[in-house]
Amino acid sequence: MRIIIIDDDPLVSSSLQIILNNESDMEVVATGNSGFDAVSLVEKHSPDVLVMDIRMDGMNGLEAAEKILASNPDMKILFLTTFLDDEYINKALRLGAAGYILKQECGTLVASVRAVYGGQSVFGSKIVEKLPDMLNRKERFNYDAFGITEKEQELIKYVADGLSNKEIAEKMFLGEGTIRNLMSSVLSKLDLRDRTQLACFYYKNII
Amino acid sequence: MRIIIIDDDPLVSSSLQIILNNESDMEVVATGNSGFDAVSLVEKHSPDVLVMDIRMDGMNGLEAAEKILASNPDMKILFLTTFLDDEYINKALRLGAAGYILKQECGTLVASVRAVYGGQSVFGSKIVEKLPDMLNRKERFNYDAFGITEKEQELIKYVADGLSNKEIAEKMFLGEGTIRNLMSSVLSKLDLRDRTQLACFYYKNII
DNA sequence: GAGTTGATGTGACATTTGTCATTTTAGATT
DNA sequence: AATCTAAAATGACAAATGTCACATCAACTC
Repeated sequence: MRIIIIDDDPLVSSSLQIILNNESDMEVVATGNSGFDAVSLVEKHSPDVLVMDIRMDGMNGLEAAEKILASNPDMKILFLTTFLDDEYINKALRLGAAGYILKQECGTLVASVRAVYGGQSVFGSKIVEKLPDMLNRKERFNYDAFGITEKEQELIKYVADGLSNKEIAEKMFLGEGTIRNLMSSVLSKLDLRDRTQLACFYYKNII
Repeated sequence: MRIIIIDDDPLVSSSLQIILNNESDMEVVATGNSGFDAVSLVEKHSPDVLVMDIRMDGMNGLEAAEKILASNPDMKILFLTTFLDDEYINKALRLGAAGYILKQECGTLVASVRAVYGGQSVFGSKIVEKLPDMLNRKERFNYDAFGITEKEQELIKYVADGLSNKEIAEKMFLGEGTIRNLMSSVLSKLDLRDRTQLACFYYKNII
């Protein structure tokens, strides 16, 4: 697999080069130290994977990635960065980056490059931890606070799947009447009126 | 590195076992075929990485993961799934899964497991493509593709707010019977059975 | 004007739904 | 064994729901 490395610190790029060249199936075909380098070197070499720093003078990694992906939408770009920055992460995701890992935890660089080459996307765990916050963040719903039993939780999930009482009864190995009673109990605990409101509640507050 | 594999299809779990055991630094210490297995086997073996299917009868992968992470928050769990489902991805991210990759593109399983073991998170590229949409929450549902009229859109929204037909009728200045007919029309266009399924559909596919 | 169309409404109907009082069942406790 | 208790089930009931055939009406076309 043919790789290009871009980092404005020559020390970093040469270290990475050594690490990756040490793998029998990897070959670093070029290194550069700016976004401009990235664009031209990719055009020249058509590598399989581009490992690139984000913060660089002149054209930064994200800008370079945008240019490269415009003409080469399948390029695998693995960002290697020192910083955890929501905006960068968000932008990188939007661009279609293949990965975003922190230099501090790049012990798995080789495995990451290989996974990226295979079409997966790799993100540092610290980065992934931020994703839920960036998505619609909801506290884990506290069933106990409402006195909702386990069976009732199960029922709620089935309702939110659109099942009828009869179907739920089959799934839970209970009588249909029992399900009705359970439903009644859940609705009154959550102060809702009917199953549709329960489904809405589920999507708004639980998932 | 010690690995446990959970998949309800024995064929899959044994294939994966062979693939991973073939690596000198990996050892599959156990396999199972349910969420229950996952919980007990993890407790018994304390593996480094848990590779697990999501959809399983009884306790599914996400439920099992929740249980496992509760007592073992640093466990690396790599979900291997056949499906792309926003709800699953969202939940998996929130749980703190180490990865979520599609079975179809598991050629990089070995590299992925290794990256996960090293603390990175791995996601199938298809999955990552969905993230920006999930971040933006901007994904506009194409009502026209289903021939849904404006009035019907309005109705859908009210249903997803948990309103009854009578209430919707008042809001829309129409008769209750008309609302019923509208509802009937919407349901058949979307191939759904009742208002609760419509509400679920709304939260899954529209918002 | 006659006819067509689409939105709106009505009435009848079978089902499903949620509530409630009551009973049955199964498991523990004594 | 007798008792207690929570879970599960039953039966009756009113209300809401979804389907369907059909009626009304306004707007537009010919």
